[in-house]
Amino acid sequence: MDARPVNPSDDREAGPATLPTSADVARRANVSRATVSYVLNGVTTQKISDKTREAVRRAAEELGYRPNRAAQSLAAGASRIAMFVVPSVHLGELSLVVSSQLTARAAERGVTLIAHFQGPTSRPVIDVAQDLRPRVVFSMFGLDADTTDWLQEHGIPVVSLLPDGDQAGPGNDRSGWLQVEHLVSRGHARIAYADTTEPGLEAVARMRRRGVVDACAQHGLEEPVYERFDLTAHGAQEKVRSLVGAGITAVASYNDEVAITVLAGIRRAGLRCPEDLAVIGVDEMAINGSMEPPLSSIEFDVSAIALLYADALSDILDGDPARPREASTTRFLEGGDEDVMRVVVRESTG
Amino acid sequence: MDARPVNPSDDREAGPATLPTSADVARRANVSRATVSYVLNGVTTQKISDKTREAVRRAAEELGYRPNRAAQSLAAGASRIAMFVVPSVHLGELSLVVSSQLTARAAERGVTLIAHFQGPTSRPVIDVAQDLRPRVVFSMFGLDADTTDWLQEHGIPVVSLLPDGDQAGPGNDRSGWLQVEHLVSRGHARIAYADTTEPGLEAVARMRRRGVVDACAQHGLEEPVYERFDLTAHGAQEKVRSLVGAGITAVASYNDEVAITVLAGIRRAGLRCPEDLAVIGVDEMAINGSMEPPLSSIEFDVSAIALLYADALSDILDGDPARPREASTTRFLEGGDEDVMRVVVRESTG
DNA sequence: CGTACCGACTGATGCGTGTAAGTGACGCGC
DNA sequence: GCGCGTCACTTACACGCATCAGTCGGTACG
Repeated sequence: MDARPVNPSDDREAGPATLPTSADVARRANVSRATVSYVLNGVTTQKISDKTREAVRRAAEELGYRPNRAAQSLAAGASRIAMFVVPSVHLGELSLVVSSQLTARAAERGVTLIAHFQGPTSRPVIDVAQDLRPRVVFSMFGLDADTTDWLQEHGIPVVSLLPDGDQAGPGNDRSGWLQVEHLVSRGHARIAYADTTEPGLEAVARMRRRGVVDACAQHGLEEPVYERFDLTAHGAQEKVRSLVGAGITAVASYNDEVAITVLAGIRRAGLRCPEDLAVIGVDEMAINGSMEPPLSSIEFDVSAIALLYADALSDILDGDPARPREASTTRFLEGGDEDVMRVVVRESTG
Repeated sequence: MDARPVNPSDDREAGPATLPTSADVARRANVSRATVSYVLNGVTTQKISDKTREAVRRAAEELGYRPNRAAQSLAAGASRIAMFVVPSVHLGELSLVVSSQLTARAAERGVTLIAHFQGPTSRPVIDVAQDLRPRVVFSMFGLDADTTDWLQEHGIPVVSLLPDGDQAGPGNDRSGWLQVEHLVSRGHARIAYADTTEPGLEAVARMRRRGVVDACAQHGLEEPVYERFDLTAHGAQEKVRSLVGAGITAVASYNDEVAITVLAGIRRAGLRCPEDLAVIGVDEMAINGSMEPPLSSIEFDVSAIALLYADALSDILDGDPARPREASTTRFLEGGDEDVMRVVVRESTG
């Protein structure tokens, strides 16, 4: 019996339960600790008889053994933690569902996914990464350059759904494209882009706007008029009036919140939607159907997006550890762009 | 020089940077590793001269040394991780801001706060806790009984903002009380409660409803009529008509989303708000001012709530480690109930 | 002058795990 | 009968840190 310090208090008032270690499992199965480790990690370079294998598994099961991740990390020189950086943005349930599903998928691979909220009052990602030494960092949009550089230097791969607004490429947010395509299909030719005024969203906003601008160019329309709406609806009706006065017939909005603000502006200006001005948002909030008029939007297929992340995780875990350089570049999730988001049509776009 | 395996590739293509250890710091400062540890952890039981102290700090600084948390956890027998369980609920920015601020505050105390999203597709809290062995678990609402028990058994304290709906007590969500008090002050006497149909919110919903029911009883009103609205607004106008037909003059809603659905029902029933039916929500979403009519709500003071959590964290970290039993009970954050939320009055309640 | 004490450190050990290297038993060919 | 190769394990070490138990030089005390 080893001399682990034991709570001297009597049994009725048992202290915090001491968790079993692999040594406990080994004792119970009458094997060495190494054997336990080999069996439980499914090491193939080591022959273990089926009896022993079974005995170890049973002992572990009976004891409710869970490896101490800290010790594993220390021994392996790499943690089994993945980090999901959640933007300080209202993204509907997107972050939540993606994170939940990815957490489950990661757990199957023995990786614990933890979420970290980004925001002005929060902790820098680098700081957290230095503590946790995650195996991989997931983000929705690109991380800033300093963070990316640091992670790359330390061989930590980054997986982003989308690059930030400054980077071109096929991975760009297609929401703007879909908005414009839908509006064009409804006969609109003079389109405005309604941006948010909220700080911290610059990268996303730039990217979505870019999609709208590019799509307009593609369809031979003139560059969309740019306007910003703050969510208090302050001045919204004047802005709407001036857009309509300028001949604009449809507005593509940064997101549903902005679109709702535009709707309020239209009503208060005494105008009609969609007759005088059509509006479409992004995010497909649950309440869109309750708007006046009901709001068209772009919906994300959150499960599909979660799967993209999960596949990237598998790639990285299975990846050749001998080429960490290659793996440590940011990778963006493309593939099936069309499938990842779709237009939800309601009265606000006729 | 020790024989740590070194990347044999040449310098131009440096592999992942090897992070400095306390041994590196010790060498650089010409002291032992023990001294480094004492200095950097501010151990008071050990006398260290100011010169040495300074030398160690400088060496650590110059090397950019960060302790390996895994090793720390292993050696200390306790992790420096705290876990924040985020409900799978739209809570506005509440979770986000609280988590961000608490993360920062925890970091000051050397604790890394990680967020974990709860949800049907997610990983059980117990599972994650077994991996991370957090020092403390924060949640918004009470965790389920199994989880609470497991955490308690393992000496992990739980801090909740609010107990779940089944528990009475002063910590209960005051949002319902504030809604009713406001409606009563506007002359309403026949009140209905509009609940959500979304699964997973039962505990919160029960609690908020309870507040409304209790407040009505307190004010001598009859028990509020109970109705559920799903966010598709399906059947909302019929439900609204029947409420008005039954003499109801005001609706307290589970949250703003439900309230917005009720507003849509009122408009589509050809009725007026607030003349025929007043409505108030909870959460104070940014777009409330853009509703038709603008929606009254209950606003949370997120910073104040974040502070409550932070204080609880300090208590626990400073707490007497000799009485872990005591600390491992769930604690609820009360205190300054009035300050934590307030009514935002708009046209929907006159 | 012996020893008790104190300041300022250092050495050694253990935390729980992964894994390279070693060990004994057994079978096989010659 | 002996070397040799498997098989099925076990032993031993390393990971980076905290921390207890020394160590050593200097001073105070009797």
